Amino acid sequence: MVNRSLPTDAELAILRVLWRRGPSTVREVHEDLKPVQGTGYTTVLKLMQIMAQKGLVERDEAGKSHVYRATIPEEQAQKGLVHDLVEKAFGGSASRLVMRALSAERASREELAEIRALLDDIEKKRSK
Amino acid sequence: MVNRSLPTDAELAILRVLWRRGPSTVREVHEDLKPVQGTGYTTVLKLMQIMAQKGLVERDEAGKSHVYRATIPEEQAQKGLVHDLVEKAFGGSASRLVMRALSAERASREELAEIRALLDDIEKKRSK
DNA sequence: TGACATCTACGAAGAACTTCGTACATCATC
DNA sequence: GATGATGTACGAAGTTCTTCGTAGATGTCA
Repeated sequence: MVNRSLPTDAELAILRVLWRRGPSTVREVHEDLKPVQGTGYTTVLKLMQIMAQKGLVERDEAGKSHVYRATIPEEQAQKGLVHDLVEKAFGGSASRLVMRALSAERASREELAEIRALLDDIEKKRSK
Repeated sequence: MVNRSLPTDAELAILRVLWRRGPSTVREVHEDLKPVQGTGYTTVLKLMQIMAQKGLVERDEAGKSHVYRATIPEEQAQKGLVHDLVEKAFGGSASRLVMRALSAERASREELAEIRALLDDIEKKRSK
């Protein structure tokens, strides 16, 4: 069964650190987040404990400092968040979200080319 | 100044009704939402009152039943929501969101063609 | 060993969101 | 003008999310 519940904002910020750094201690996550979030150490600790309960992260309790790792890959979480937004704000149409994103946010020439390549890929697969 | 605060989920559901129907009474919105949301009449009323306070909707109090209309266009709200998600989950890269959406959600051949046309458009404007 | 640093556990508070019950106003109509 | 239908106003409760303070365990090292 797929994890249906989406991470909250604060949880997502922590997950992003874990995805980038790999398995990390609370201190490491806090050090990473502090400059931007300005949030306290025990706040991060508490959040990560809750995330462990929810199954968003797993922890290794071997050492003195527990080491946490994300249980879902970044890709899967992004998929869930995108799907949620598509349903809530775009009436289920992913293409409308894509068009809104493309016309509202800046993308470099290289990124546009990458998107084109992906479109090619999708259509090629579909025509097989 | 742009309205920086994003609508909540319940607010967004109401806004979607107003965008689709145009200016509407609480009863009309409730009738529209009831089959799906199953929420009570006074709940919708309260939400719409709060939304009026926040400036998400405006109301005409002329008749017995007040008539509400969305103050921001659908496009602008979608833009804000997409931007928010891009920042929170895609490190600010809209193209990554686009690619994730394209590879995770189904799009018809026509939709893909539409997206291609939009890409053409963007690149044409940029090369001018 | 004692003092200090570092860590986890946990309760609790505050904010935002959602929900609904109740009270009261207004209007039609019999 | 009494009654029932329909409306708004508003307080309050339940939930979730976020935050932090405090307590207590454990490790370090002079």
